[in-house]
Amino acid sequence: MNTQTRYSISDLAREFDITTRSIRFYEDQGLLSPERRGQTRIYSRQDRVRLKLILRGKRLGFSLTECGELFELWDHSNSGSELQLRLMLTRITEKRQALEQQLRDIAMMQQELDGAENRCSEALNALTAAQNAAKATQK
Amino acid sequence: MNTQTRYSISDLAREFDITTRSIRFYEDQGLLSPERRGQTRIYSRQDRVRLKLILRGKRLGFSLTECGELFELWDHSNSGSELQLRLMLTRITEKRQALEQQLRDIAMMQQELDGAENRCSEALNALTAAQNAAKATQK
DNA sequence: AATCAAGTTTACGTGAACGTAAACATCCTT
DNA sequence: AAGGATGTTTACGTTCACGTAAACTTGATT
Repeated sequence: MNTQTRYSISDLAREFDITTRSIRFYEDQGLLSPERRGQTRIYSRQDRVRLKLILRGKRLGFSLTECGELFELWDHSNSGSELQLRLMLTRITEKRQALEQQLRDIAMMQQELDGAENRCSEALNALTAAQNAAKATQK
Repeated sequence: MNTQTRYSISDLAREFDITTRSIRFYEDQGLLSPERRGQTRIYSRQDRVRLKLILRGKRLGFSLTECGELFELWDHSNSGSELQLRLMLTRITEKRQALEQQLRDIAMMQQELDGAENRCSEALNALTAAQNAAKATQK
């Protein structure tokens, strides 16, 4: 079971296949704030989730700053003044629209890949057909 | 109708809301190769499509080098040796898997946004409810 | 006690993707 | 012909996201 509750920096580095340098850098940027036992950083399950979110954001081409904005949305979404909350809702909508644009982009790129794949395997068929023909004549 | 067949560099810059510097930079990186009339660059419809693909790739977090790889897939997908073609098919598969990962990432992030939005509007409801209660007591 | 792995801070280096500025050529208009 | 819009090359500057190296502390192991 996933009963682990605390992680060292190299635990996380290993699990997500990144360097400890990166993890400390994310902390520098204010995206993580693990506990300290003396000098040593100790990461909670929440920290681990944050890290996972950071990496997911990066895979989607978001900058670290944008990831931080998403955390703000997440963290303060049940507090704040009415104006704050309204502002947050519009920002959530913006992010959502960006994601929908990405979905469209992915769909189109998948079509391009389909096209390339088809032409590719057709060319391959043509080649092997030619080879078979050559073999047949050789006999 | 979209009958235009040639574009200046600033035509494209305006249309896609990027600088001419970027367009020339993409050319430096081998992603574009427009005709020349003397010194001046003239972009065809194909060039325009390429540019559109570059920007789409960028929105998906691909580097310019990766965009270039995708163009290779597209351009040479109907020529080359058998080995070349097989290699290309595996690379197409790789790209497709990357896109599928992105789809999963987007789905999860949309869920997070849903959660944030819900908590956000609940907090907002609580606030306005409190305000109404205050008004009522004031009467 | 010694050493060794794992962690730390500090600081400079790096590649990608442009921005910005200078100095110049071309063409069109007035 | 003088100016302005649009284009060009060349080259140095900048931001982001780390990499790399040095010099140090701390805790566990032999």
